[in-house]
Amino acid sequence: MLDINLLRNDIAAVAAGLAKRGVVLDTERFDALERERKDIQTRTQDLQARRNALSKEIGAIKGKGGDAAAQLFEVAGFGDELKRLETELERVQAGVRDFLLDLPNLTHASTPEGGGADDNVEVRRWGTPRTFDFPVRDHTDLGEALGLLDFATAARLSGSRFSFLRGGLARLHRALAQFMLDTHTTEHGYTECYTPYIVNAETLVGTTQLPKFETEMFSVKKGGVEGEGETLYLISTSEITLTNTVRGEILAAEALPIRLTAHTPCFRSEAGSYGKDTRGMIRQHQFDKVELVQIVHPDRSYAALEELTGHAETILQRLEIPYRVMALCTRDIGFASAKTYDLEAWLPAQNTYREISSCSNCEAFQARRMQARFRNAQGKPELVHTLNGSALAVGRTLVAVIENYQRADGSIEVPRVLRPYLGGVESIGRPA
RNA sequence: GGAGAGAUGGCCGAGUGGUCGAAGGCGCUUGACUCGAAAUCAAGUGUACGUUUACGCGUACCCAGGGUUCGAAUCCCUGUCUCUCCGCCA
Repeated sequence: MLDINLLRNDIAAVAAGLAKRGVVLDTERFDALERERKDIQTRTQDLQARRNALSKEIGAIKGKGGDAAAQLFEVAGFGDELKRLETELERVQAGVRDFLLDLPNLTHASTPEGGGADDNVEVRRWGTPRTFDFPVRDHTDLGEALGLLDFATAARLSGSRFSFLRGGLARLHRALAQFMLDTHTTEHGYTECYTPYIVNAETLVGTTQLPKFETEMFSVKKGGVEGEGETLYLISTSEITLTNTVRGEILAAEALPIRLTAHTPCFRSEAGSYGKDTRGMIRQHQFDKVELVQIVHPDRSYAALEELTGHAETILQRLEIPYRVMALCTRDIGFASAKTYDLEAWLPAQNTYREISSCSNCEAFQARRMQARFRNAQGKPELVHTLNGSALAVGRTLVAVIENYQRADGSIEVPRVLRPYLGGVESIGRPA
């Protein structure tokens, strides 16, 4: 959520900032909402003040055994009007809030301007794609030939966009997640967390999945509950649960930075993406991800973004998978983010780099929705900055490993850093 | 799933219809005392919003949401969470 004072004081600047995203700010509507809010709020508060004063008088008079008929008469005179105004005020304040909840974050000055994914800027590249002396196969071919990746079974169980892993690939998948977690906790200073996978609506408002992106979410209801129970949602990323740990908190300055990581499944309905990446494990309704979240002092958030991105890069480097770092442009960047780096891993079968991680600085955008603050040097509550990044998406990392480490015979070499997690196994072939 | 007890400021805890944003204590901040520290004494110490050049003033908030009332931390209803006992369960 943007700072409402920014819109009040310099709405032209906000409009210009949002225009870089291709978002048109309805300044007239905002002004109208604010005028109405201000008018109703002052009138309501004046009447409340009068009522409170009269009630105090009534109390004092009755305490002495006097007659407060005059005061009671005056209160009765505007009681209905006050009730009406209070209801109106609630409505118009909700209107202002809804308006704000609908606006994306302003992008940082260093975020490149652009009209779409083609305008994302490559920041750096690591590694050299391997050359193959045999025809390259994609992970679907390789995995199904090994009998370890089974989309048919997944479809029977659940439908399209799910996968079923067996044997060596299931184990490799687990090894990847563990390797990532171990690296972040022992080398990068993150605290490992185990979090709920099902959350309430308020939590999703904090990290901006609601109200605007409900169609991306899977929702559930408790069984055995008569009538309409509260709707709960499956997390689409553990950014949700990790970041919301500080919702409503006023943290001590010394508590910052907070660095959290978790390995969780993520559930996305991906509405609107029909037809994209229908083959393979790239785009699934359910996938695992190791997430990094940092809650930091506002002065430190851009330094933290570089560090966090580096933490994600470390994983790809240790796995020896070539990748590039992209600075997302203003039209491609996420709703809550001011600046985002995507990590794209090399996929030989697609002969291109594909997104495997997204690292964002949301500045105070999520913190304002969550009312997550710390005590600054003046002792006053101030909004924290929040960052998050995948490090990495486990399913896509598995895809990258399968494709980059494939051999002519269809077996998969196990990356060196993962071998300890697989009991020293050096390759995954067709089970005997 | 059954029975009961709770939820008040950073923490403990008082408050069952009126001058209560909330006693008292602890903690914290500042000042006094001291060479310094401790102890002691004094003052201060929530958040959001509105309004104001400013000092300030006003409104809301005592788990959440409704209700009763001129007036609710206090009474009523619903929900959430916590604790105790029983049952069930991975």
